[in-house]
Amino acid sequence: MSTAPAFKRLPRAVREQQMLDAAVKVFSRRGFHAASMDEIAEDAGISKPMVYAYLGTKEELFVACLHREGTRMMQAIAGAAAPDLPADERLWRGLKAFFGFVGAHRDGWAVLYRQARGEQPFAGELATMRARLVEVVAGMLDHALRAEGREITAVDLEVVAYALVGASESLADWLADHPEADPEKTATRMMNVAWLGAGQLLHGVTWRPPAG
Amino acid sequence: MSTAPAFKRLPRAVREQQMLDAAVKVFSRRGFHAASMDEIAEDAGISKPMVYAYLGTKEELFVACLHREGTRMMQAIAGAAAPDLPADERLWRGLKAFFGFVGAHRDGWAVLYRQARGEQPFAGELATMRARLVEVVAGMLDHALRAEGREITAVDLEVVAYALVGASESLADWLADHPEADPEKTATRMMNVAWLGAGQLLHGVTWRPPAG
DNA sequence: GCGTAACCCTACGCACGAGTAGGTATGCTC
DNA sequence: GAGCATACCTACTCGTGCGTAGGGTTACGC
Repeated sequence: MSTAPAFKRLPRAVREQQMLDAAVKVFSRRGFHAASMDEIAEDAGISKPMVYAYLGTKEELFVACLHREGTRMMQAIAGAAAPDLPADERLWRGLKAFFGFVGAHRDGWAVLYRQARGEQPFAGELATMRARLVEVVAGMLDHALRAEGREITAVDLEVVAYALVGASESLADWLADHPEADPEKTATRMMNVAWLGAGQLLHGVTWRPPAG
Repeated sequence: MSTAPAFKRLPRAVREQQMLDAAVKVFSRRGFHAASMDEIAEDAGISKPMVYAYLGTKEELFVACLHREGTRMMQAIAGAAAPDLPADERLWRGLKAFFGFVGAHRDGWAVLYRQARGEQPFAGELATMRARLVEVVAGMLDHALRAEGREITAVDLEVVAYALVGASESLADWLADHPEADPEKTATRMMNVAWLGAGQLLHGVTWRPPAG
């Protein structure tokens, strides 16, 4: 007869999720480097070696966080923007889903994301995700273009898509820093800038630099 | 007669610039945390205590880098976008100056900038700079609006400005990662998205979410 | 009921890098 | 050429936090 342990033995899958929850929380609050594995372990209600046993080193743990949250976000967007809708409708729904997700995870995703931009080890992971987003947006624009019998070079298409994704990311940052702001209203504003701009381009209106 | 020292005695102002040059280089390559003061000192051709004596702690050094580079950038933009020009001309010149600057400092500014977004201690410094930019852009749009006898809420104005600045920042990131890309061409593309979009808004065209 | 695998812990080693103590050489002023 | 400020160095201290060694306990199959 030993004293009843204060902790519960839980299956691996459950603990892993708890650890990831804790890691997202701590990484967000402190930043990648200032976060300590001890704090993450404590927050998860577990001891440090368990974290190493299940999720590996600190870097691997961070990538795991990024991956889980990123996948969730992509699913939220993909689920909202059905591919058979017209382009503007898809863009609108995608934006709404995106800002809705960020709004619901202000302290989680957005901050994790900011971290990842800086540290080289994670830039790749992030670039992959962004590339997927850009591809989706570019595909959307291209589809709308072809429907009008128009063409545009692949690079131009990519850059426009990149600008739109970038603008959205920045507004997401802004949203994360403004707890009082409404995600849907932010999405509307983004749609205004993005669609009216992209819409003009789609109709063949282009801006040209003044001569000289 | 002592052996001639390998180093030269230089006035403080000169050494400080050398140190900042080295710091920008090392911070960019390694990231804030992975960069060591030893490496920065070595790269500057000086010993560590000199860095501490002149520029202070690691954080202070980083802020000094950010400040110098940021000031240079703001000057480049301000010098290009004279306030008496029409709004579209100002925006175009500002964008050209901005992307020109980033293109000329690909490894310096852009990476430094990315670092600062993540680490809390520097977020403030960065936010200040961004706020100045947003203010300038918002003022530009507001001016153009009033010239047409139109009005818009301050928040909407700020968010649109924020989106434009954000999109530009993202394209700057893209530019930094694509050594072959042409800064002016990138500025043109940004102008297309920004101005056609903003231009529509300025003419009273707005996008509204579908009902339901 | 008994072996074995899965969970889980306490306690440490150890490297790394920020920041400092204390001292030396050089040039400038009068 | 004595005095003084400035430029500069070598060689440490010391905290912090990643990652691990080694061992205990509970559940589950058979």
